[in-house]
Amino acid sequence: MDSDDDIPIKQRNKRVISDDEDDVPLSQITKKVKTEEDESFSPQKPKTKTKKASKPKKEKDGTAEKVKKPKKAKSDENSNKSTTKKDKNSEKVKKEVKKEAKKEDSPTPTQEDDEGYKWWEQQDDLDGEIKWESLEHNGVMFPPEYEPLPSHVKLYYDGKPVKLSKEAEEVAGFFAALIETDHGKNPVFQKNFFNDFLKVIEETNGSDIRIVEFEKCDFTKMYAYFEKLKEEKKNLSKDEKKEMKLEKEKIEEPYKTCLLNGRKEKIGNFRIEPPGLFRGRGAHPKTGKLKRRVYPEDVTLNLSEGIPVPPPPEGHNWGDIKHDNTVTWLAMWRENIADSFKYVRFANNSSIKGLSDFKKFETARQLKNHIDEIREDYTKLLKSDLMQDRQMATATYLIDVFALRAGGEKGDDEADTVGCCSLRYEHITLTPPNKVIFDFLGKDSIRFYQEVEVDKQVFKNLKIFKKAPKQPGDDLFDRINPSLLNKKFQFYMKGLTAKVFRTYNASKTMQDQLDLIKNEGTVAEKVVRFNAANRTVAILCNHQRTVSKTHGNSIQKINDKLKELLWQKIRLKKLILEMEPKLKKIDKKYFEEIEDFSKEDEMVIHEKIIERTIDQINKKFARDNEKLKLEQKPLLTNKDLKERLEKADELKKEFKQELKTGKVQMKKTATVEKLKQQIETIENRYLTTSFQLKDKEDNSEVSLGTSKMNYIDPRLTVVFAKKFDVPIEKLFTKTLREKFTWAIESADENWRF
DNA sequence: GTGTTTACTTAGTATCGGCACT
DNA sequence: AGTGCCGATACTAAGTAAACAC
Repeated sequence: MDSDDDIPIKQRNKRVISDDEDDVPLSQITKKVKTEEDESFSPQKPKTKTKKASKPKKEKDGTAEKVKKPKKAKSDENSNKSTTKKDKNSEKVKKEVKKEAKKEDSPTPTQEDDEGYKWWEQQDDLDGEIKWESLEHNGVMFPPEYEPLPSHVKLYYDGKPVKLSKEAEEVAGFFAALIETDHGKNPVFQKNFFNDFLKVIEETNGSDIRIVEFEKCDFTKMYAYFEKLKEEKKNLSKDEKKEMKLEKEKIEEPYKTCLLNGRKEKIGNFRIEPPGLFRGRGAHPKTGKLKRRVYPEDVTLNLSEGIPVPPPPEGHNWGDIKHDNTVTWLAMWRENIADSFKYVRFANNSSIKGLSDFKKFETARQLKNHIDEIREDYTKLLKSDLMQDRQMATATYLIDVFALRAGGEKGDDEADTVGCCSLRYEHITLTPPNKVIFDFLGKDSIRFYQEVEVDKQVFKNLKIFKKAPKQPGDDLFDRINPSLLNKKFQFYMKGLTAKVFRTYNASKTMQDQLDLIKNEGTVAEKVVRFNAANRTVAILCNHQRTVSKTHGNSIQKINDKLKELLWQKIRLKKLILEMEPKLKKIDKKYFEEIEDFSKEDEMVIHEKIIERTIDQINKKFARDNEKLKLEQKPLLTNKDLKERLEKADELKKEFKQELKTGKVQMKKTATVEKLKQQIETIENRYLTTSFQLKDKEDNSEVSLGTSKMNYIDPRLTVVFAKKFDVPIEKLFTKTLREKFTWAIESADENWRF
């Protein structure tokens, strides 16, 4: 009960005192734990280390699986490619088989079919250190130089126009463009901007008036000018826009691709980030600071040795040239806000990114072979009498069960956000017997709020981690950090880190959800169900989005539409009763709902319809006149308009009558049969619409994209598409299809995560 | 261990562009 | 043909994690 060799921490709460009883066999555990000492948290058999560099494809679900022969590419994407491509496909299949036995050197890729290169069919795993054999590119694209504003557009200070140096003017412009946004209105943003603005003024001797107070700065003229520019741009003719686009493409062309191992591959962010004001997320202390312009001198290029270095922009030099083939970036520079690095990298559909993505999912997939043991272990260790082990076990539980991120430490100059290891006292609320409320800001300052029930022992532990003298501001997990956690994880499985749990649990959840879906209904219905499964995962990972400004509106609109459908239906039913009053008795139920619709509601709808009708007539009138004018024919007169509007008046009368009598005017051609038919159509539309509504509301603050892109093994989606006959285009956008081509072409419908 | 440096993934949002509506 | 909306894409911030320095 006293091994004080345990890490000392400021307080003496290191020993876990079971705050209460039933906790029993601490002593017992103690013994066990003792024997294993520091291995206490690792599996008995360190199976890991063994498998390693041994090249032979031993891991069956890894390499072996991925080589699965290419399915005859189904997506239209591929089908519209020339036949030559197909031939190559089948060729590759053959090659494959041979290779399976033992790799044979790949005959250097035939150039022009770069696009068709299928790394996932190759054996020569670019495993490990070396990321490329050869790398050629044309450098990076810089943002255009700053163009001073026309002389009549100025910043005003204390009511007077200010003459600014072009550097200072640029910075003022950055802010001016944002004055109507949340950033522009954020005091921290304003303050940081203003400080940097003053600095630039000082450095460039940039103002003819002494600028002291932010409040006296008037950016509205600049803002208005930018708005005007936007407007003008929008109003350009189609051809002009096209022209500009073409021009832009031409300039970008050389920077969009590179040669990787002799094959053409796309580059992702080939553009150097332009200067601007740093837009930090959440309460970021540095938000609004000036992000300075990057010059070639700041940029390091990375490419093969012995090839020509792309020429730097006129009058400049590259900062440095590297030939490091253990990294995947093509260019790099240092940014001035957090003094961190920025990289130019390959695009998502590149072989390098694809391979790494594939590996990520394979690692996550392997976790299924270890998860039981891991869970057993941490369940036991929740009761360890070593504080550190308890914390390890508890953290692992949270990461596994609630998909928390690792939670590395953060500085004062960053937004105050947390993950598992950095959770603090105030982030959880405990309510016996085992309820926990998590409430904290996670990555991107997205709120994580969950009321959950946890394992009894976890509850106890959290209580202990909060015990006095701990108080708000103190770390819950004061004996551990992500690095420690990850080191432990390595014992179970090579490559296992905290984030792998998120990937694993996300994909596992998706598979389980998909397994529940029955193969029935229309394609649209299946897609909706797929999205529902997707949503489960997104919720697990806490992927949120801010509800769009127009969301409330569009919900309202759909609701109105629903109401109107309902009204139409009831109206038709009334009509039926007009024709066959005795039906009311015979099919009571069918006509019951007629009573449900209140007069008030009816009136509202009547008004809306009339309004809409008038509106339509007016618009049509205007359009017709427009046309006549063009054709130089006599215009329609107000009298014509009045005539047309009579229709609306008639409608008005009709509705009024209806409202009064509760009866609907009969149409001559109607028959009960026809009406019933119409009612059914309306009912169907009602159903679909309300389905859409629900989907929309469910999705309003959940972001499905992030999990689809990063967490759900794409092969699950491919399997679903194949098994359920849903075109993959309905599930993956074009870019996702490109990113996940490896999955689309390698997973057959029996594939399991 | 702790702290720093580097490199890579994950994340929400601003903006673009195409399509369904008038 | 114009417009408004919405999904897709571009952008870059914000994480994780490994390697290295002390």
